[in-house]
Amino acid sequence: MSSKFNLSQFPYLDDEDDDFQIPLSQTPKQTLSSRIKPANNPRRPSKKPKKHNNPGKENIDPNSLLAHQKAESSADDFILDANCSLDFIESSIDCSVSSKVGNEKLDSERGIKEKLEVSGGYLCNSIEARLMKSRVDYCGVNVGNEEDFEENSELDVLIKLCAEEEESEVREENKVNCDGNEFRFVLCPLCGTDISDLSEEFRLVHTNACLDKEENSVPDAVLGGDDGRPAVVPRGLEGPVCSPKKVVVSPVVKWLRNLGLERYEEDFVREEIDWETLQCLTEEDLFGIGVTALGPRKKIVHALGELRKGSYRAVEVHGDAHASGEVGSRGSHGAEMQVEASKIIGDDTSKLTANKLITDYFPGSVPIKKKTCVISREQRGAEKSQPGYVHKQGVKKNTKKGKLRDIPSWCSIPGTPFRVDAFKYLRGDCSHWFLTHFHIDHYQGLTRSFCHGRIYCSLITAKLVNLKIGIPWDSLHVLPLNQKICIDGVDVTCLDANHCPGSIIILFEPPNGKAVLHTGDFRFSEKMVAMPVLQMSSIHTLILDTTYCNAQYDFPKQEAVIQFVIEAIQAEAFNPKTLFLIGSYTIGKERLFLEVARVLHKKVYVNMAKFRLLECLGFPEEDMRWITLNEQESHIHVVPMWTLASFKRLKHISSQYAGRFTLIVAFSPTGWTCGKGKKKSPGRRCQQGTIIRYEVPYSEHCSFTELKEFVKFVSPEKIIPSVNNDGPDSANDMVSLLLS
DNA sequence: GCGATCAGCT
DNA sequence: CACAGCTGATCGC
Repeated sequence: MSSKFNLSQFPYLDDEDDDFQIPLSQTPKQTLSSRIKPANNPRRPSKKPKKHNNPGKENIDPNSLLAHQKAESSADDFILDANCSLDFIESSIDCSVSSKVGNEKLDSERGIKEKLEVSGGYLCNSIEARLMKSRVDYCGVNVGNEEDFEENSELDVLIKLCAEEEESEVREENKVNCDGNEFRFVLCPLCGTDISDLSEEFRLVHTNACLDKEENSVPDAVLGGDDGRPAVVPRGLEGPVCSPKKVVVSPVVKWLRNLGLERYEEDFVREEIDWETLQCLTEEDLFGIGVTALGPRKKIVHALGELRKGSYRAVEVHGDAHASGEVGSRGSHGAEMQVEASKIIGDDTSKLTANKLITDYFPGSVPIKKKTCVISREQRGAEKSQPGYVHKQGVKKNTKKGKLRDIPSWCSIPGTPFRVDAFKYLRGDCSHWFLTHFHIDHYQGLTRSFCHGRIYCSLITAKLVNLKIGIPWDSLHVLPLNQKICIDGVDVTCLDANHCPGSIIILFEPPNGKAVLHTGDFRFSEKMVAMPVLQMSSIHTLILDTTYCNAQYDFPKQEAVIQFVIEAIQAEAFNPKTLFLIGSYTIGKERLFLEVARVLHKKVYVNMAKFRLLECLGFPEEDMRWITLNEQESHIHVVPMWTLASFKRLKHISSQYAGRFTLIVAFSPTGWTCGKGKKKSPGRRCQQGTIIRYEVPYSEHCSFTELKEFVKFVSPEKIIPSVNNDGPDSANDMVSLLLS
């Protein structure tokens, strides 16, 4: 009997009628780049057909791209798919041109170009980038297309400036080659090479390679540079007479042909495998590229082994020549990369390290880029405050090769080698990983196979990490509360974050004297005001949970909401056959149902999984006695939040309990209840037949008012928002709002 | 078969 | 809007 009514066995899922949908792309802590560019991991080629047209290159029909480039109406279609990123383009352009006062640098042509590069950095691998670039290009080439742009608009001015340099040359070529037909010249916006004869896809390949070249000084192997070296053009795509420039077979393609594997040429070109990358490919990479047949794959692996031995020797031999500037057309950076890459692989040529990623072999991908990056961490933080900011460095490489994502500034603690809630961005250059609390969006990426050093967290979080993920205790370092400890030369103090059980805010005091307070997710409480650490310390940087950083989110205190729920239960309980459901996360919202139980002297039912979790949370016995595993014993049940999201599911639950209960009253506790147009109230009642749902603004994040109070209390020199909404709620606006 | 990861969805 | 997270598909081992 009891098992029949076990809530955990309910078929809650019923997907036929979706009440509402939230695209994953809107989750707050994702970077803009990940929103518009689905990860394209060459090791795991996506086989599943996509429902929506993501604006990533793999989902764009190359045949439709030309239409996009030519017709404004098509561009509108595109905007529907990626309006947020286009917003950013527009806004960044606006910024660059309109902020003339007090910003001479941006006034200069160089300044504008730099600004374009910012959007180029963010957009360099996106369809938008190419469209924008192409639009710039067309503007220079086809006068008739200028009507697409508002005369004398800032955008227009910008585009003209950028196109000016190449314009005369372009016009000349255009005249020669356009013989009255509708033939339209397409030049690479970066190198100016005629790419009219390439398919759309290969135009993208070419332009991308140029972008790579600009960003990373990638060797010319795939570009066809001014030195006359070959461009990568697959067989059969060599241009006709009218494009005499640099159309030769690339070394990679030649090499494939020598192996008798020309059928994979296109795959290699599509994946932009240049000579350097080729030598770093693992068998997995090859599979991802499209060499799925075992025979050819082994053949390539073997040939690569030989190639590496040869190139390592060659590089060593060339070492001196390099120093004297005789490395040939490859360029010094390319040679360095080859040395490094070869050394890495040369250490163990026989073993193709299966777990290594292509990017791991590029020394430039992480440490070198850090060195060469002119933007300091602080500047990056400031830039991040710009709407739609995405790291300029390495965006393309990282996403293209599929693995290493840029670390958002809210994950790194300035002045320390520490990362916070950054398990999505695991890499070998860090061995101190802090976890503020056990919610999926903070520990995402943390798995049993974690091997990047030590995880620092509260005792409760450590228990959960051990229980739910299986991380051994050896890797876990429990941080005491309210007690300063020293980790790797940095003083670290943890305080209760008042978010969910085990959640902490962390104060880092590095040797440079610039204290950083990372709030994780938190809700400001009066107790924090009394904490000596916060009173004494002067905080330089505040990394702030800005989930509800908008004046519309001004919900009541938790106590008021709890009181509301208690009264609502009392009011609805006139019917003895009423089942009360209270939504809860894996951890979180415990205070609500425990307080309800305590005040009403009613036990609340949780399933076994939830009970095991509660046992980890360290609640006192007097609280735990209100919990029961026997659902017959209780008419107040704790259920996952998502089961309360739709009335359809609630109806399903209702039908399961048809004999025992005639009325369902559900409480959905979330701060989003206090959204637009909804007045500050402790709850909202919705009813459909015998199902009532209360949406109550019980939040475990700060309200807007509390955020402002907290910022005033801490009065930091700098704020880095950890939740970065786009558009009008940009990080920049957030900070302004908070300081106003 | 299991763990990891991702897209899609609520 | 999107808290936090469930489900199913896919892939590697």
